[in-house]
Amino acid sequence: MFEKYVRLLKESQIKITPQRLEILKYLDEHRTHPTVEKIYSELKENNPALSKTTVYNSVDILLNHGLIQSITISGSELRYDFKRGMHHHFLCKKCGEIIDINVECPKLGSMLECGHEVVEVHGYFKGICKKCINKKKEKN
Amino acid sequence: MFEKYVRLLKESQIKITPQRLEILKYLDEHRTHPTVEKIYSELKENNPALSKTTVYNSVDILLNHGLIQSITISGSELRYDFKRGMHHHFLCKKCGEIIDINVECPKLGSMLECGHEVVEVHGYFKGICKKCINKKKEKN
DNA sequence: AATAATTTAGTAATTATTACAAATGTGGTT
DNA sequence: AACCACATTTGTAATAATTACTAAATTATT
Repeated sequence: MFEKYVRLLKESQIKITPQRLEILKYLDEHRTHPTVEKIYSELKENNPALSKTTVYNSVDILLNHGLIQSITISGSELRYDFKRGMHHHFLCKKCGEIIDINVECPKLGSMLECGHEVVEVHGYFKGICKKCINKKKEKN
Repeated sequence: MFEKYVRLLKESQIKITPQRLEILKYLDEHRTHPTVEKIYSELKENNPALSKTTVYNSVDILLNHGLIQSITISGSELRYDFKRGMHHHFLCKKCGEIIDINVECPKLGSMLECGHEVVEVHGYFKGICKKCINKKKEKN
């Protein structure tokens, strides 16, 4: 059930707690780029004692050890995403959904040679998503 | 002095007010990606009556008309940037500075053909900037 | 099982942003 | 130039997201 996450935490030398396991598992199984609020309210259902502070603390430590990444696309709040291969994000301004975009930029290498030490790369696109475009068409 | 900004506001059919002119001018002349707080405290020096709400309102309307863009790279607060050719941003995790990165991704066109209607494109890089790397070297 | 250090929960404090209403300023008209 | 309808500015209050802090509980180790 949790072996995968126990292993990930051990590899990163992070102390194992049920809360961290649940949060990491939640992010792995829900690639919806949730906010702290969302993670908190979802996990609180099975663990009513859960504290929001714990969610903040946990995502912080998972983030610092590179097990998850933070997404700043929406401006008003941070969102989190289980770390896997590089991908970008599209924010629909109509429905608010954040959709994964899988592309690789061939120029990326040269971008990285700017003299700065680049650790993170984020591509954010914004506009109207496919679904919302189709909804609009149906109405007409 | 303000002709350029008067023209820009007129073209966008935004009502001209001294506050909007000052804010637009400030963003044009200070490409430092300032926060609302920064814009407010800087402009308050010459206009003590300035209200922070006005800065929020003004950047909102300038944003909605495409005269400026918002940057969500730092997560905790929105930053603003006078609109010009496309460029990306690098956030130094040490000194917090946000540096412009001028690159064009040749794959961008194909990225845009994902079925979604793409309106905005943002590239965010994070790491340690040139200056901070050199500072570290000097210490050793 | 005992221990030392870390983490959790819960509340309070802080920061960024939005909501609101009265006072003022804008652009167009006479 | 004065008038007017409407939009904007101020200033304060409210909300939302995050951080600070401390006692109680839990973790990994002895």
